Amino acid sequence: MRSEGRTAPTIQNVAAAAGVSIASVSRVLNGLTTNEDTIRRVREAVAEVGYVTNAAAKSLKTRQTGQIAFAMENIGNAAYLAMVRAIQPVLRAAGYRLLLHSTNADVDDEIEVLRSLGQRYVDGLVLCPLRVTDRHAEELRRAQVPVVVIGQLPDDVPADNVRADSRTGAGLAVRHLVGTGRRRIALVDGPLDTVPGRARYRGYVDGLRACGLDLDDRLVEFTDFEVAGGAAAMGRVLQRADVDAVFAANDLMALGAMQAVRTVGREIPGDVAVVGMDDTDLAETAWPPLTSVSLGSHERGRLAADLLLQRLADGSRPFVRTTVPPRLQVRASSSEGART
Amino acid sequence: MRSEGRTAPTIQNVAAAAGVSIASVSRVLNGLTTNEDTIRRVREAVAEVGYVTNAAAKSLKTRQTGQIAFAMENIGNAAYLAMVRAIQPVLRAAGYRLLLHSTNADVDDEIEVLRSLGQRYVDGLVLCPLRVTDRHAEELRRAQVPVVVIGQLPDDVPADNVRADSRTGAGLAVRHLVGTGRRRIALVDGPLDTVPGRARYRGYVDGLRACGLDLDDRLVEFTDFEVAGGAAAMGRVLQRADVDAVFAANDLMALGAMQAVRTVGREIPGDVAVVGMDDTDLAETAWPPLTSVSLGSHERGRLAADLLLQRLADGSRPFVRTTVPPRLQVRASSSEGART
DNA sequence: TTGAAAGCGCTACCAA
DNA sequence: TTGGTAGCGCTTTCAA
Repeated sequence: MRSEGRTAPTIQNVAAAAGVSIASVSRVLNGLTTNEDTIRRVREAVAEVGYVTNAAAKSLKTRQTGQIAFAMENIGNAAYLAMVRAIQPVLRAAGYRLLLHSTNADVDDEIEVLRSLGQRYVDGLVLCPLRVTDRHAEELRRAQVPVVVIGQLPDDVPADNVRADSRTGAGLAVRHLVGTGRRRIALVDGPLDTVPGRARYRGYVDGLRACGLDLDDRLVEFTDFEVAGGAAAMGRVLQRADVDAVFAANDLMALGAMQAVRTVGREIPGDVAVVGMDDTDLAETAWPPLTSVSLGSHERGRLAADLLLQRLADGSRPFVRTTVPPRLQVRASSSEGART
Repeated sequence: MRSEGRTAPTIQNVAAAAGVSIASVSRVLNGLTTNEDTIRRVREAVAEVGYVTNAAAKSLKTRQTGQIAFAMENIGNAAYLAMVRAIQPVLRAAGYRLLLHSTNADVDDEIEVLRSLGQRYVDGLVLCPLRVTDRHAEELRRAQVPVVVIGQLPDDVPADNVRADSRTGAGLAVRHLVGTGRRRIALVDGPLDTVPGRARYRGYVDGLRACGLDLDDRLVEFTDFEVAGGAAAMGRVLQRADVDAVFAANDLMALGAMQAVRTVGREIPGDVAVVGMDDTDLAETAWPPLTSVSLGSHERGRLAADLLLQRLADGSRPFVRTTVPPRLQVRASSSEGART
């Protein structure tokens, strides 16, 4: 803006107004030892000309931006929201500003972010990829700032890594449902070619097997991790099979599944029990409140932020891999007597 | 990262590897007319040394970043999510990357963002302030990049402005409730010292008056625009007064209010009708689906993005102010016969 | 304590 | 078409 004319005041203008050198202005601005009088004059000059530091120039020199980015695939997924809530205060306390970027599950965009955002717009990056391609690995290797990946990462990629164990988590869900008397348990999963989609499918199969149940393909649907997709997928399952429970691979799809169950006039949890995953805010506010497998989103976010700060402080520390265990949060959507 | 040693390759390294001048490298990188052979050699050299542009240096020169920021008060509010979904594709099509920042309703942080983020980290800013203080106005005046404000803005502030009309919207909610037979309508509002909080309170009063109803202070509670706050506030109202409906000033608080209603064993909408505001995804997935006043979040986001792009193209265009009208979206939470 | 000046990596002007 | 080079605004030596 500032249509034509009126260019931004620089440190030169401040120096001129204060009658000191630009070096002195810089020192005052950065809180280095200076004469009281100089400090006062510089401060006045800053206010007078309306000076504000040029971030590009500063970071070109200092190689720091004071910013960290968190890139996720879909900002509408409350699981990421929990991470943001955990990451932000940690980074903020350390003096960093958190910038968010939603890639809309676009791999190219994710790579773009790795390349260019990690290229001096920010001091570090927390990345939540849905799948890790060779290009991800390549960019990760040549990234110029520390990157912490929340998700599965190949062993040879030089980055700190925080993992969930959604396979075990999916197993927990199935066992819980079987344990409360359900036998025909549907699965509404995300795409099989994403890391979480695949892991949850496996966990579902593990769970059935552990309970002595057979896998029935007609009870399984893959869709896109969204509410509408979950509703459509569950609708298809209900049309072709008799079910008494559904495990949805995230809370969004679980909400969709609940809609689908109601659409065919069946009750939750009386006729069909529903279990989601991620244990987001949505689970608590759903009606009936949704049983959900917590994958420790908040905890993973906090860990990621801690790891990033540590690496920012010491770039030579060995790379860390941590896994946060899942935990089942039982609510009314899966307990027989819970209807009010 | 890149622990010790190994500094980022620069344009110099590429030039050396390609056996050309840095000027030629720059030209190839920016797609300016160049010899075929030079182009090839530079491309190879880029790949060889693993070069990636230093964004700080580039934008120091060009005064452009290719980035735009959207700053909101709470990323957990789905109303902002709708805006993001509208803004992102517009900016993306124009070649900009969208960066999000959640200020957590912290005025200082908001000012900080205006000052420094708008100070060469991004080419433009879309800001959603909960309240506009003198400091906001001051920073807006001296901002070095175009800012579009979604929300109420004083007339003398030089920025494009997209507004909702939540006062009228709140009135719509009240009329709808009265029109469907409700008479003791509670209000669960946000803080009275925020622009939306105040506007919605006024609209509520307008609505009651227009329907010939008296304002009863015992039916009104102010809280924080969050689910838990909404639940607590509604709990207080239910304890001291008899109500047959509640208008909550956003969907989050409406969800909380629904919880509170159920906690005291009353039914929705049979005993108590509930109307929210913002018409977010939550309204649709709630049970029963939540009647909500749409404030045109998506539309406002799209308009803001358009205005920003226009100003980026022509800084001298006069400042624009647009208002998006509210619209009532009726769902089961407020219609008598809707229980399934 | 202060000022002069080098230089971060890049673009764009000018001359060849 | 190409290379040399000034300079974007800042920080940080080095001398004074």
